[in-house]
Amino acid sequence: MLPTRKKIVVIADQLIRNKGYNAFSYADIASKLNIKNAAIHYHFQSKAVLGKAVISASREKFMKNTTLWSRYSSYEQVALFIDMYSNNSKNNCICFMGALGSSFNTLPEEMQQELSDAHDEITVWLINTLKEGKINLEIDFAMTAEEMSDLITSGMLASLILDRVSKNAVLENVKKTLLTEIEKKN
Amino acid sequence: MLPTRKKIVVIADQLIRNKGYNAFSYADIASKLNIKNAAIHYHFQSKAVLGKAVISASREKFMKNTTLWSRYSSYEQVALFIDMYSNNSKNNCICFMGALGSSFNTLPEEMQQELSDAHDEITVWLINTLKEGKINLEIDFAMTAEEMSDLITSGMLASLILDRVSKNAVLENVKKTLLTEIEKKN
DNA sequence: AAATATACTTACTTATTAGTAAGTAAGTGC
DNA sequence: GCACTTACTTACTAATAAGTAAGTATATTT
Repeated sequence: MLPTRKKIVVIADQLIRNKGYNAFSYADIASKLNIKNAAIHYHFQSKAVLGKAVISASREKFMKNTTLWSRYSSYEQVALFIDMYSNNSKNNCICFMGALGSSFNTLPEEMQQELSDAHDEITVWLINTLKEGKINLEIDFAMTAEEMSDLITSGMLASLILDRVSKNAVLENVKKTLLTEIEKKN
Repeated sequence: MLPTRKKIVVIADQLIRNKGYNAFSYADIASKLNIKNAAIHYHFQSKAVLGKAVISASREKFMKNTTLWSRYSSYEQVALFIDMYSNNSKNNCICFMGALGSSFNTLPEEMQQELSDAHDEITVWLINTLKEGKINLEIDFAMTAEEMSDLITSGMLASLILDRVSKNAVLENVKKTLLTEIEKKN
């Protein structure tokens, strides 16, 4: 049983990734938790503060994950990273970067900054993991690690979106392709 | 000088791709055109009808483009397709598929259908162009045409989004990588 | 037992939203 | 010159948004 404050963040996160930041309201959260609108304002002064907390929670979860993954091979770490995206689609959600990034221009400044920081964090980790994998001969790819990182994050972000639009298995196709791209070819 | 009806579609299109469907209002359009709110309702019964018209206009533009491109080589056609995405970033816009797909669950049903149809249209064209290119030996890639198509559309959709979030040149990286992926290797 | 903090509810405000009904002014057809 | 259409405006409604001020019940501290 989570404290209300954390429950609010969890539900806001699901709403953002399901409907988008500009399509959910305090009323959506309140009704799901059987509390009143104003109770959310007790925990979060404004929607911007709540939005920032949602991004922060995602960052913390990502950092915990990467720590847990560190005992695996570089290839497996990247595969787990890709699986993290796939898991979103089970809850009919896209990733927070796609949900918030697509509305970037409408976000309050504090959320924009937190989102950019989150992107940096993810990118730094992925580039380092790819570089390490290449050095350890666990991974191979025919481009720079920066380019491979952008290809992976872009591919996964968008295929979650397109999987809702299309009847085709875009997510599966992209996932398979990206894993093949980093596989060792002998 | 466009008729008002077309001006409304053009401005709605820019607003959708800049702010998202749920973040723009009739007031935004009205103020830019120096007309009243209700004048938009004269041309479009509802926001859903306007939204659908915006997608239809994009579909028509795409079909016109592909017709114009047909005299070029397959490789050049795909390169022009990729450039079409890049051009969006000049107006601080993302592509309509990214802007609307990320809010897919909140869209009225008629818009969802039109968006899915648009995705089919784009995908069919791109798969065929890739297949033709492979047969004509103008293009080469190490996966199925369906997979390459999904990789290209996903990569371009997301890198437009991430270019706003990140200080890195995600769009340039992905664009370069994708073009390299379809280049003939000898 | 009194004071204080925590976690809310009740009741409200102000702003904005899509949408509508009725009216108008300028043209077009006959 | 009269009917009708086109392209609006004026003035409005009902719903929903985020946010606030004041009050309340329960637990904790002193």
